[in-house]
Amino acid sequence: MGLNIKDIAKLAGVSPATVSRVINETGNVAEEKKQRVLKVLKETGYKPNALARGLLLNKTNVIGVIVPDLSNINFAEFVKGIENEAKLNGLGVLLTTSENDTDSEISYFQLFKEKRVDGIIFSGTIFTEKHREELEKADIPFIVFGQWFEHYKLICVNIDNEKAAYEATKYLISKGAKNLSMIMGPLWDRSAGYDRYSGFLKAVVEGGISPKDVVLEEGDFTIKSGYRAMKRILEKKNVDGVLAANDFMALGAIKYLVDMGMMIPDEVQIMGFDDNMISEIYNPSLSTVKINFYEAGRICVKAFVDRINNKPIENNILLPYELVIRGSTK
Amino acid sequence: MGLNIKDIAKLAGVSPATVSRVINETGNVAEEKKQRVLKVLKETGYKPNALARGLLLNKTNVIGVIVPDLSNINFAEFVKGIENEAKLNGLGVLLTTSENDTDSEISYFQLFKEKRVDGIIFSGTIFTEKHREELEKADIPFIVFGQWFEHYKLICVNIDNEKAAYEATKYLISKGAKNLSMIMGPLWDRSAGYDRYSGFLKAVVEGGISPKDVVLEEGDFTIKSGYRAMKRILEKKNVDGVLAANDFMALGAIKYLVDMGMMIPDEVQIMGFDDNMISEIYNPSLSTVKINFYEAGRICVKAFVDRINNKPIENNILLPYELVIRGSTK
DNA sequence: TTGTACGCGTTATCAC
DNA sequence: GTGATAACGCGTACAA
Repeated sequence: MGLNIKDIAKLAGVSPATVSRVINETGNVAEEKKQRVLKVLKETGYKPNALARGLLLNKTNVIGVIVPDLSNINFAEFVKGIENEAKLNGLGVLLTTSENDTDSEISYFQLFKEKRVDGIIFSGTIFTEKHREELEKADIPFIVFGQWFEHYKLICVNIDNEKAAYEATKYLISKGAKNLSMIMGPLWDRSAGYDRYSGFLKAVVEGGISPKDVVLEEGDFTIKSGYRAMKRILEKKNVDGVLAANDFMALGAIKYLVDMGMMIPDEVQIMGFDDNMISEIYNPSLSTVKINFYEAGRICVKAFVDRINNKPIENNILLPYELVIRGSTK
Repeated sequence: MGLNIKDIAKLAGVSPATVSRVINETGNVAEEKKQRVLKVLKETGYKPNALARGLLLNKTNVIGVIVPDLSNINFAEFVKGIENEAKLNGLGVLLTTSENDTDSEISYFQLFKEKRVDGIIFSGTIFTEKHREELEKADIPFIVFGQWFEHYKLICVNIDNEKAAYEATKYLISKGAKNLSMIMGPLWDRSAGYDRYSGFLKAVVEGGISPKDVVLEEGDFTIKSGYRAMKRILEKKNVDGVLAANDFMALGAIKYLVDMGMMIPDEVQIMGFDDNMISEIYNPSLSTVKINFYEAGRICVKAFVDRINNKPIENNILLPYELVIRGSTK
């Protein structure tokens, strides 16, 4: 094992340079020699050493990816989108998962730097000053998914969360919901926390409802926290419309409502965010704001490819979304 | 940007060799010089170029992973397990998805060879002669998950599918099921197809039931195919016990039974394979054979690590499983 | 059109 | 304990 370009050259009776030219289709090579080389290439199954090539060209054709957790189907879809688009562009994917732990994320930046990846796609709930510093030092094209962050060399890919939450809330109101409540995410999470809350409030005010009359409870994006938040809400007020900052919390809320014997959507309408596989098949099925994570992954890779090809590119890329109406709303 | 070991050496007033010794903690270095180097290392945020290192040492600390599809939560969990265990061992994960397409899989072997990964973890439904050839050529430690394949240099990690199906069927019989049927996978899939079918049949015979009296239908592991298979089964006979070769087909079957107004588990008991997240929360919840995919991923990496450390290691590694009894059986 | 020689950044080896 | 040097495999400038 372990043939190198010199071995191939010897076998084909040419110089290593010629073999290289044949492989990379650069420069002219006499047809006859070319065929000889191609024959040897096929027979030996020779593959150039990407390490040596990367060392020389300062380019690895690999992108580093950081996601919080693959157990979450959304991120799994996201990675799938990245992987498929990467394949189309001849890129490899070096995958890491962070559990949203900042220290892990930073250590992955280091790893990616060592491995000399050509770019990094980052998805996490928070982007700190520490992240920014590392990014500054690393000098690697950097794509952030799911957060907005102002930085001249950062590309952000995200949906307009405020607008989406606004529209979802509007929908609830249009279907007769009068006593509204929201199960929010933590507000330090600007996109899924603050922006969605902000859009909710905007629609509330526009609907002629006083912000004092809405019930707000906070969860941590898990099913359990949604269940408990719904409990706290009902203890305060008999609401008839609930917006949850993600589907898991919405599903937890539904479970509590069902446990309490409430009718959905007749007594309470509920709407989530993201569109999980579970949301579709749950009983009742969940109305939600659908974000296409698969497409998001592809768009991130495309943005990266455009970037390294010096194509003009927006620093903030807006992702499409859509309201999906199912059984949990009228 | 782009400091190299020589730059560090100059800044610290030592030779590159000494810097290398400090970084890798190999050989003795005078304490004073060591501190000087560490200081510069910290200040500059220097990270050694893994390409150069890999080129020299012929070792990349990266494992290549091939899975069919990340949309399937099982494989997402599997990859998560791989990733977490890889992290513990200082390994990177180069991830690819194949959609079970043999040509894709082969092309990933090539990719991994170019990238000089230290090992490959492969999960796919089929392992052909073509795979074997490539494997033979590549000479890279190779772990196969979910299939048995006899080859002296192959490590296989899998559950005993026949035994598991046997036990699941026994359970159905013990709970009073008399008219049994199975929604099988394709039989060319030896593990999830043939072996599970074989275990089912063994339990049937042992239960004193004639194989002629059981109804067999085949699906392709999707929810839809399970739905349709259940329809065909009921058209043939009023069964009261169903084993499906995976959870998705079992869920499809349940959906059909519910649509037909059948009572589960009173009229029909049903059991699946794998244990999806959905199986737990579906209504009724699904009894199933639980395979811990996360743990399976970790075990694959451990097997790889043991292998390259020349520890004695089984070529066939048996994974644990357990019967999880929920609402779809008595 | 083709071949020789150098350099990418690192570590192991060998002198000192 | 330390530094100079060779070598890993490749692409390319330059010479032929």
